[in-house]
Amino acid sequence: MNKQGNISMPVIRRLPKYYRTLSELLQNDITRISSKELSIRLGLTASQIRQDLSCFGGFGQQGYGYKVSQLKQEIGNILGMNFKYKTILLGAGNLGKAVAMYMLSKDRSLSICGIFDKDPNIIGKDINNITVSNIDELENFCNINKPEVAIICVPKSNAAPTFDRLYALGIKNYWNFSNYDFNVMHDDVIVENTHISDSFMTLCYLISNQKN
Amino acid sequence: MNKQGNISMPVIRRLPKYYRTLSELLQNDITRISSKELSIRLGLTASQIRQDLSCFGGFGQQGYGYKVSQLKQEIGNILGMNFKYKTILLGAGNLGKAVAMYMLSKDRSLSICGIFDKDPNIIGKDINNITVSNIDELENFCNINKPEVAIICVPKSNAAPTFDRLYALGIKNYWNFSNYDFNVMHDDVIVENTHISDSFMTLCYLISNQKN
DNA sequence: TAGATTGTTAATCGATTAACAATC
DNA sequence: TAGATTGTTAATCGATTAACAATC
Repeated sequence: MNKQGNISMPVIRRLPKYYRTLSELLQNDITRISSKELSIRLGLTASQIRQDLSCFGGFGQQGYGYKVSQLKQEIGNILGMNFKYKTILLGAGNLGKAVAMYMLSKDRSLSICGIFDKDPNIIGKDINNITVSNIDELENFCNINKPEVAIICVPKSNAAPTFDRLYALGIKNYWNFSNYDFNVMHDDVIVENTHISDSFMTLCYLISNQKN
Repeated sequence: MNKQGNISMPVIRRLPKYYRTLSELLQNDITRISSKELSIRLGLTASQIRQDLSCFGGFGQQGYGYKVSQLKQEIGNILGMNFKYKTILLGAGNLGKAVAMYMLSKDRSLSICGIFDKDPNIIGKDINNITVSNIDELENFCNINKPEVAIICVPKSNAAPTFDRLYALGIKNYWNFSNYDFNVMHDDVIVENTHISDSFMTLCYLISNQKN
């Protein structure tokens, strides 16, 4: 049972933290938790947690709280962690390798079927049993394998043409690490930006403006 | 002239994107921009942009717009991009290397003075002229060099003890890539979290819940 | 039953949008 | 001067918090 549809962006952005926290609780064999206890671990208010959880249909029990494993599974379902999406990765530098290792390390929803780079020193190398292909083979590969998601780890200077090629190939879902903003120009596209430089600037702000 | 103080978190989170966009405009020799034009590039409303910019004192000119270079510089100042903070990096795997290369590639506010790892295969290697030290030397190094910021690129399993050591050494500013939540337990600390797994989960949500 | 804690409704708070006088 | 565009105030919208009846 899922009310959905009315899930707001702030709630969505909190879901991963719920999921991570519930996983940790489970690892510590905590089977039951109240909104009050969860609020302490998440740094939110108990009220907000009940509000959040109720928007996809309330799996708590009055006087008892929430079953950790059930809640984790429900949130996992909502997040779509159980689907499998064929994914390619562009740019196999340090960041690309880090992301590839992360995605390949467990049974993730984005399963990487191809890795591409243009650097001859990197092409042909193996990353967790996947051989890095020449970017020239991108069109051919995509026409055959029809990937649904692309992870962009190329340098910013190379991001725009990379996006354009992928978009022309019909790919509409992107995880973008390149510090280049693609989503502004297309509204039929899903782009999750992980702009490391934005985090960096925010940190600078927080440090230099802290009240001390 | 700076009103400051009344800058809300949503505004702060938007500042890096302003900064990036203004940099790009400058590179394209665009010297002048109106809130209307900026709004298109940023995916915000013109009204919001004027509202945002006015909260640190309005550097626009009626009938003209904003001077790109001036605005960029002002936002850079607000972000604290001109300070220099002594920084150490913990964990020199792929992600750590990527972050180190990023920080060392230009003249950034976080200047890395030490990199630490516990893997004997990594210790002693050079990353952009900085030799990776044994994590055992952390206490000694910090007592001498007094770094102000730590970047956490260790695996999640090792994050908690790493944070504890750094906190004991008096470090209060963190850039955390480890998927472990540290800030919940201390309120005298600044932690900017870049949880790659959270981005990943959000992307999964967006893909599996898109209306198509 | 009594105590605890949910789900939900109402109240508050804050952020975004709209509108417009000021002015370059 | 006329046109453009700001900075700011007021109106709207949405998100968070508080409160409490329902109920396990």
